[in-house]
Amino acid sequence: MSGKLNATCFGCQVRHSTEWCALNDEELALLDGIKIPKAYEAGTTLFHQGDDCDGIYCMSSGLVGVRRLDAAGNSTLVRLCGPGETIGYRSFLKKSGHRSTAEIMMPSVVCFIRRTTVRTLLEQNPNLGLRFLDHTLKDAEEFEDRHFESVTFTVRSRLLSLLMVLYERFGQLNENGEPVLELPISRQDIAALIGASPETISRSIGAVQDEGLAQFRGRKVLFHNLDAVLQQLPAA
Amino acid sequence: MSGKLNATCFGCQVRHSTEWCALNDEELALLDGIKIPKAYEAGTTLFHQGDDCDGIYCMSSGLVGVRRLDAAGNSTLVRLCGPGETIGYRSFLKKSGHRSTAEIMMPSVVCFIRRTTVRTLLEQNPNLGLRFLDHTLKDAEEFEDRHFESVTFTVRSRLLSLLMVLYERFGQLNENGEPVLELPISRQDIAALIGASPETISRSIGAVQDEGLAQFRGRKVLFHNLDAVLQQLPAA
DNA sequence: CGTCTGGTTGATCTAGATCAACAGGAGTGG
DNA sequence: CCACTCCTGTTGATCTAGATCAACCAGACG
Repeated sequence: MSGKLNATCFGCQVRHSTEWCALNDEELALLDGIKIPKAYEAGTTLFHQGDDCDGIYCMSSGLVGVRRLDAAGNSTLVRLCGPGETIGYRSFLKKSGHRSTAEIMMPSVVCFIRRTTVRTLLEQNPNLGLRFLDHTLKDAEEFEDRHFESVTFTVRSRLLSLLMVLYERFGQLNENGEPVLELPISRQDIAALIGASPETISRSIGAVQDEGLAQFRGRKVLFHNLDAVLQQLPAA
Repeated sequence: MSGKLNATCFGCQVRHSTEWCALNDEELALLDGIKIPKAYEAGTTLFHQGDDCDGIYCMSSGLVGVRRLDAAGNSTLVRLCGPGETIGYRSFLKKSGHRSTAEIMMPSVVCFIRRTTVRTLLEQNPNLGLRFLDHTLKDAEEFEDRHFESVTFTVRSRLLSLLMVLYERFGQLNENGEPVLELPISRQDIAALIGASPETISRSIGAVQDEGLAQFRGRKVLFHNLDAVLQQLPAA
């Protein structure tokens, strides 16, 4: 229930990184009047795998995790979405049900935009469609790359790579000017995201720590040598 | 240099499964006059990874393999494209260079459509854009699924799965009415496609054979029990 | 207090990679 | 015709990353 809830799209900090930057003022006003912003607590969900897609979600702040159920029924985290990202747009475009579950990972403000609204905007402004196309292309590439990586790279590499991605989004400098990262997700989720067992992640973290690259205490990570980590990353 | 080379888009057998089915007769006539059909020998390439994207390719017949170079410089087969499939459209849409190399795997007839032509058609007919969007969405999903599979499934499962995909496209019934498949690619390529070493593939094939599911002689595969194979496939 | 959940650690197991030798064509050249 | 190399595939022996199983620990929470 933060003040952000009352903010308009015009004032939205993250708008310029979203699809909606294709809209003109008039269209933005329409969107602004009709969008449904809402604050969510951690642990709640936006939608479930299999649900009909009634519209799309646009993240203003916070973090949501996208999970998918495998055949055996265990859900695994497949991706994270932060501020400025649009969620559920592929199901919307495909006019199909959601292929995954979107779960709030930390307190978040998310705007919901009804299916009909999006459709209207799409008809009015072809540029918006192009933005969505761009986004889809990026997604396809990302999955293509990740597929490639998961066969080629070792767990350790993927772990370091994930840490860097998270650092970009959540990293800070502490009072001593050292780079620190407060992990937003559990080790189990890290394991799922990387495609490894929790035990292996635990050991892998231990190894990274032993090498002096970083220090892990609970969910706090202190990097002793960020450059060294970056150098160890595969070309990608 | 088959007769197909002179055929028009109107007579194209595979048109209905391509993006171009969105075109009306007038647009199709334009495309027909300006497209550049060509017959390729096996071993030649349509374009190389890193090349600028001058247009897109539409397969009329044959088979092309899409290969990608990893950091170490070895190229691995990442997908196969058959009749009716459009190649290189994502690089075109992204206005970026090609991310992979397209190599002719068997004698093929492929039509080339210049960038400018596609752009003109896209401007004339928004439905065409939607088709491309659809295709991209499908691609994204496919990669998403494959990523999922490659972590979850065993090499054997993936091999059987690939065999079934190939059977759908190249399978036939022999004189005894038994299902047979002439493999269009080498074992090494099978290995790359599945993400395993050639040796493992060889052994895996041996195992499948020992179980009596199929018989391999060179590139010929004789299925003794197609249903049994299908039953062993993971849910996907 | 007990109970639960998330995490760590140790012991063991296994799918698959890697290394190495070898066998069957398919040319190619004498 | 044989000898040579080159290429693809098979097979065997060995190695290893990571999974699995199991015990255990530390907070959180009733």
